Amino acid sequence: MMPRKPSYDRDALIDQARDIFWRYGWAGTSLKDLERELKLKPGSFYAAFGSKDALYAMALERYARDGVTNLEEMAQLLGPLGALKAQLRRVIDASGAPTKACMLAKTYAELQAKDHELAGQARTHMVTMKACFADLFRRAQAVGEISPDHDPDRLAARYQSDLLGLRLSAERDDVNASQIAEDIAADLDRL
Amino acid sequence: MMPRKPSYDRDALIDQARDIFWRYGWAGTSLKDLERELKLKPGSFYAAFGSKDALYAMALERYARDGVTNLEEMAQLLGPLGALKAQLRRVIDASGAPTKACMLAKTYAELQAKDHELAGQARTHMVTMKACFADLFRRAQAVGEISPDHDPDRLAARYQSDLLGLRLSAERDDVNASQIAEDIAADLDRL
DNA sequence: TATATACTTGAGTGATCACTCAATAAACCC
DNA sequence: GGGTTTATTGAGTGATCACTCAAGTATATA
Repeated sequence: MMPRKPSYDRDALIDQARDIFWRYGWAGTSLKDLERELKLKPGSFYAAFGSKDALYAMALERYARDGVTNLEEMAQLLGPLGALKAQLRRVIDASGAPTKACMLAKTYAELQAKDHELAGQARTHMVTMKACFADLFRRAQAVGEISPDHDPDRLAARYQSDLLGLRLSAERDDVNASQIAEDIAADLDRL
Repeated sequence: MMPRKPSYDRDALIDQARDIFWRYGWAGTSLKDLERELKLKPGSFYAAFGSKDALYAMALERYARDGVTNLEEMAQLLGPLGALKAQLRRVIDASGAPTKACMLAKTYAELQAKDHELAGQARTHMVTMKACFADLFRRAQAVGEISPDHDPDRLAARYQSDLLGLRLSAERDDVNASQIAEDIAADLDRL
C-alpha cells in the first residue's frame, strides 16, 4: 500500500546541479551532462525535477538564498561594514566554488536577450541582494561606521556593480583581483 | 576567365553578425538565425566565413578594434581623463548598441569554463583594452590631470572592473546606471 | 558570343538537443 | 508472502544543431 523511497538525495543533487549550471551556464549544460554527473537516467531525472529549466530555477533559488544567509552571518560576526568588506575577499578567494563569477549575473547575461523566464528570476534575486546590501549600508550608518550623508540605496547599487565587476575580473588570470578588492574596500572605508 | 563577384557586402555582414552575437551570445545564436538575418544560404555562409566560430572571431576582433579606436578618438578630443570619464557615459547611453554589456565579457563568461578558443581571444582583447586604459591613466598623470602617486596599471585594472560591472548593471532596469557612472567618475576626479 | 570561374541554392548529413514512456525492479503495508 | 505503489531503466521521440555538396546560375574575360 505504501511506496518506495528514492535512492538519491534530492537535496544534494540540486546542490550538485547548481555547481554545474553555475560553471557551464544554461546552454553549456546538456541533459546528458546532468544525467552523467548526477547519475540519473532520463526517466528518474524528469520524475525528480520536471525539466532542465525547473532544476535550474531550484539551483538559482538555492544560490541566492545561500548568498543572503552567508551575508547575514558575516554581518553578525563582523558588523555591517565588516560584512561588506569581507564579502569582497570571500568571493575572490572561494577556492571551492565552481567559478568566481556570480551565477545570477551569468544567468542574466546569457538569457536576458531571449526574455527567458530564468533571466527574470535571476534579476529578481539580484534585486533582493541589492536590498541586502542597502540594509547593511543603512545599519553601518546607524552604528556610525560610515557617514550618514550618503543614500544607502545608491551605495548599494554601486557596491553591487563593483562586486559583479570584481567577480568577473577574478576569473581572469591577467588581473590582480586582490588589488581591486583592496581598492574597493578602501573606498568603503573612505565613506 | 575571371570570376563573379559576391552580391553581398562582406564587411557589413560581419558588422551585422557582431551585433547578433553580441546580443544573443555564442550558444544563443544558431546558424539558422545568422542565415535568416544575413540573408545567406548555408553554402554561401560557409564559402564566405568558413564556420560559425570563424565569423564570431571576426566579430570579436572588430568589436575590440572599434573599442580601441573610439577610446583614442575621445582622448584626442577630451584628453586622457576626459576620455575615461566619457567612456562611462558612452557605454550606458549607447542606444543603438545591441546591449549595454561588453561583448568581450559576455563571451568570456559564456565560454571560459569550456576552454573554448573564443574565450581566449576575448581574454586577449580585454588585456589590450586594459593596456589602453593604463596608457590613458599614464597620460593623465603626465599632463597633471591626476596625481602621480598611483600605479597606472592598478588604476586601469580597477577601472576596467568597474566598467564591466557598470555595463552589466546598465542592462537591468532596476538600477540607476547613470548614478553609478557618476559615482565612478567622481572617484576618478578624486585621484 | 563562348568559356571559364566562382557565387547561389537548398536538400540533406550525422550528431546532439530536451524529453517520453512502457517495461522492470524494488520497497512498503497488510 | 501477496498486492500495491512507486522508483529505475534505457531505447526511442521529433526537433534542431553545425555543416556539406552537387547542381544551377550569373558574371567576368577573351
